[in-house]
Amino acid sequence: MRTALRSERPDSHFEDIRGLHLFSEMSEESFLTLMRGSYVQNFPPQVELVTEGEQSDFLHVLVDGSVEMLSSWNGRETVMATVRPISTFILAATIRDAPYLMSAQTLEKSRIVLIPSEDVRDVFEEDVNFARSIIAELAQCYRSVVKNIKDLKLRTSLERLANYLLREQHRQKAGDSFDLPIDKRRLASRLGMTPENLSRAFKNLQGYGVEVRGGRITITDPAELERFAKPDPLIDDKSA
Amino acid sequence: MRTALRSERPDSHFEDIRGLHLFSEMSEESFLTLMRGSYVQNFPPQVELVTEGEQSDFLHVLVDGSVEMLSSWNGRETVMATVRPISTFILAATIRDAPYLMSAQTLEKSRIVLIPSEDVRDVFEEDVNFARSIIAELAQCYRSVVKNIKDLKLRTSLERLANYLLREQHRQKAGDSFDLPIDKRRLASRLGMTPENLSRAFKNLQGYGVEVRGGRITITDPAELERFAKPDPLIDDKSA
DNA sequence: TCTAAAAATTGATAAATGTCAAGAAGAGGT
DNA sequence: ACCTCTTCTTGACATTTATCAATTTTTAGA
Repeated sequence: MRTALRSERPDSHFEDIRGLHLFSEMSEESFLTLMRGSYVQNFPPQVELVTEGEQSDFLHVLVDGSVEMLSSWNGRETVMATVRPISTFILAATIRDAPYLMSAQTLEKSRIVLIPSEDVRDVFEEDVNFARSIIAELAQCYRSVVKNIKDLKLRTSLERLANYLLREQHRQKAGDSFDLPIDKRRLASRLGMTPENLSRAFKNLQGYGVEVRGGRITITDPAELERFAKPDPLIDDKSA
Repeated sequence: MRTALRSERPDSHFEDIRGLHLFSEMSEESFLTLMRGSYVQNFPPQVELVTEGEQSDFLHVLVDGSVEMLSSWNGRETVMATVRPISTFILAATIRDAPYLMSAQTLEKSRIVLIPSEDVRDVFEEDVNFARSIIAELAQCYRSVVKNIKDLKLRTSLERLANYLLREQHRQKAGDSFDLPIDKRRLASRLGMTPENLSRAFKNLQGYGVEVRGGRITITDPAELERFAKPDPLIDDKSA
């Protein structure tokens, strides 16, 4: 059996990665230092890239595909986030040189750039602009998880779903209709509920102008849905 | 009526603040720049220091007293965290120059050092060591809220309370007995439950070796409590 | 010490959410 | 198209959590 993992020198992805906020402000020299030490791997779906509790050796950059972040405790498991290209994950563990708080698993065939954690730490000592970008990125990540907590603690599961749909519509720049980007089982876990309850929640949202047909969502009455969901930039704006 | 707020030049607190990880590694010059621009204020209890949604003008350092971080949505409110001396709060908003995601309110009479957000941003551009400390601090904060999410999503309220008690015992370096550091109403909100439920949860924990007498907790059977709570460093270790 | 206010507890009940089991719908492979 | 496997849905039921109202306890002033 041939190994499923193929390693190659990064090159064509340089520009994509350079385009990320995290890497766009640093000097060309620092960037090349990082890239020289890094390597690209292609992974099939359903591969565990990172295991909760293990030591952080690489900063991961998802160039193509999709990756799910999971956490578990006492036999229970929950979806913490879904990562889409192009973005990094497990930056905080890399920086603190601490164990991962989440596992990462490919959902689809994915291409990932691995940058040795030590290189990241070395480079930001040298390059103030990179340090500044890391600061901005971490502050953003922090704010994003705080919003997640507010979503969980202040809203019912039905309200979380309603707001998720509005966010997703906005993120996809969709009109009335769009497809759920992940299956409902994972979405349920992401939103902190069971698949059965998600099913029922979708049904309940029919009363607020939402139509569901498989993974296809149609928001027939946006005003009504917003009235119910009461989206709030301090919870739902993923940028600010 | 005399104003309740007294402003003064900071001095005696310099050393305390300098002792924080965030400020201990920077150059003396940078530190003095920050301190020169800052000022100290004393606040009575129950004062709102920071309002959710407003722009971030100052990095706050709590020198004495205690402060509660709150968030609200749609008429509901939840306790996000309690801040104790000596530590900073709202670092991420300061850095992103973004609106606060939480309000902050004094619980007791508190002494707080206010450092203009702009000074913080200016100084970390100049002082790599300070930038590095900010990175470490933000990464730590990020990991801490991720743990909070895991606690919320993976555990029942009874399990959250049990683990909270173990953490608190450890934090206070207490023996079998210790006092709850906040009242039960706030603790309930902090743990994502109602006061009524917290009351019942305490009762339930009697079955696992916990005795409650007012705000005084006695863990009569630590082994039994741990067996039930199943504390996990990836959720409960506030340092790693 | 007494009193008034706030906090905590309790019981009854309701609502939200989870579990289990069964069936329906959908996706992928041949 | 057919089969198989997985996901999704549905109903019945259990558990967890919240709400409401009443009472007790505690706290803080006067």
